[in-house]
Amino acid sequence: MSTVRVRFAPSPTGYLHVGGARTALFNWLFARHHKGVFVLRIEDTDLARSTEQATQVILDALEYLGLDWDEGPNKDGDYGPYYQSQRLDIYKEYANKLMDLGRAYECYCTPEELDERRKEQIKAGFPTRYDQKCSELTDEEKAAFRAEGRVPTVRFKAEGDGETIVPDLIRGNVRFENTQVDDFVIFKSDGMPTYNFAVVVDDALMKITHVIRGEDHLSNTPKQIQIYQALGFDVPIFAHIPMILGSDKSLLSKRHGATSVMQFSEEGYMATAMVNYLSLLGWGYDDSQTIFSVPELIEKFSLERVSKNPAVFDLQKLEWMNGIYIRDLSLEEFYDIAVPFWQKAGFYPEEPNTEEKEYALRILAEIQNRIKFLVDVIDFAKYFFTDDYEYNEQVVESILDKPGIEDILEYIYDALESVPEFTEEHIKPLFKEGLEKFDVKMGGLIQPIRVALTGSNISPGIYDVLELLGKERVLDRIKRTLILMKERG
RNA sequence: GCCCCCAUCGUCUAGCGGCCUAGGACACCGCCCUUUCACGGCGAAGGCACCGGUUCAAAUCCGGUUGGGGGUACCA
Repeated sequence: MSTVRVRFAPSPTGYLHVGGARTALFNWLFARHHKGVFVLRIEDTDLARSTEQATQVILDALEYLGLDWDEGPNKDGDYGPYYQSQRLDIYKEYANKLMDLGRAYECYCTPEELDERRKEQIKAGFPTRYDQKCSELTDEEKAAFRAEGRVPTVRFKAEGDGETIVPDLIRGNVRFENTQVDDFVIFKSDGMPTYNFAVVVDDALMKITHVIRGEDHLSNTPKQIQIYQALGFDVPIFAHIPMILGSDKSLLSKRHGATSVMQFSEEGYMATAMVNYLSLLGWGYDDSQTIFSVPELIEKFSLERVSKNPAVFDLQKLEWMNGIYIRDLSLEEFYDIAVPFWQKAGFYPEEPNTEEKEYALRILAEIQNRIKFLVDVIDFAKYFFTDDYEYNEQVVESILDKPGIEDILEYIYDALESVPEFTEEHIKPLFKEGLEKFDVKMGGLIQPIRVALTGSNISPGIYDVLELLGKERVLDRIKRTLILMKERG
């Protein structure tokens, strides 16, 4: 069998959203699994909405996910160019060919006229289709329309009767009555081809063997198949993958919160988690496995196991998975990820020395299974690096603003000041004494210290915090907290 | 309006006629661990949309109903 060639063909009208990313992923996995070729093609024929900037954003997102393409932007291949806007001559050539074959004709109807006739069809209960008003125009009639200032579109002359069958790897043979397929526009009056035409010419010329795309394209596929056939192209194998929905089961959109892949990146999701989660949206391997490495996905992915029904995007599961991947990081890997966040936040040196790195690694070991998102490395580590951290007001109120807390802190201060070695081994006995002295439970003693040292009621184990911070900073912070409490009254 | 697709716990899914008193994961609830927050461990609850067929036997096959999604553009 010949080499598998698949493509991802986004239109650069915004960011790369979750649905597009999943489509790209499935194509990429399929290509890598079959040692085939993954083509990236930019469908920028919508002049009004496409931007160069959006193209770059999409490339960035694919890069973040690790989905590299073999042919496409910045990666020349034998079937370029890979921007549709640079392939106009090609589309014109094939449109002309269709006209020569009698399978396409100029249409001078205006959008307004078409709209009106369409409404009448709906009212009468007929399928909405072009009435072929312009299909037999004489040269004189065309000239007359042009004299009126009308600019024609080009329409494909669709099959009159019979049916068109879409062979789909996921859904089987899907049949469409040809009466449902009308003479649709293949060239707009602005000189650009329409999607349904350009996609066929490109997929055919780029020798795409498998078209893997969202189910929203299924209904348009008979149109495309008719063009393949009219032009004598081989029809590729189709695989329409299920849609991704929001929690209310409507199509996933901005209404449902973050849907941009890069936004997830900024919020601290790991690309590996993202890829793993996305792979499970409409695909599953067996009844027990949910965590897959990328090589594993490549090995195990198959279109046969893609499900037919739409999948709801479950943020909670993604979050859980992100945690799995964060905890799976080696300390060195975790360090490499955390440092840029810390540097950006301004409390970690640009060129840390060995000692500083050792210290950082100890902190990371403590926070690794506590954070949910990568950005959390900032808040969870900040007080280990700087005295300039916030006291959480609510926490201060509920823990420090209570009678007797000052006495406890003063006792702890004295106790810690006298401790010979600042380690859990030596500190613990002193705390035990405090328990009896103040008749409190461990929490009653430790929580006030925690707040004094971190500004928060959430932190690693208190002995770890004490050892990490060291005697001097611990005493300073307790003293500082006592002053703060006096000010508050 | 017309056409197409889909239908197993709240969510993602396993199941491709008997192994199913339907399995796993997330979420939820309870318990354990515990100085907080997490991590971790254990356990509970929760589903084959409905109605007809076919069959000795149906979550699995067929038809219908209902529900959801998509398409129907000079968007892609």
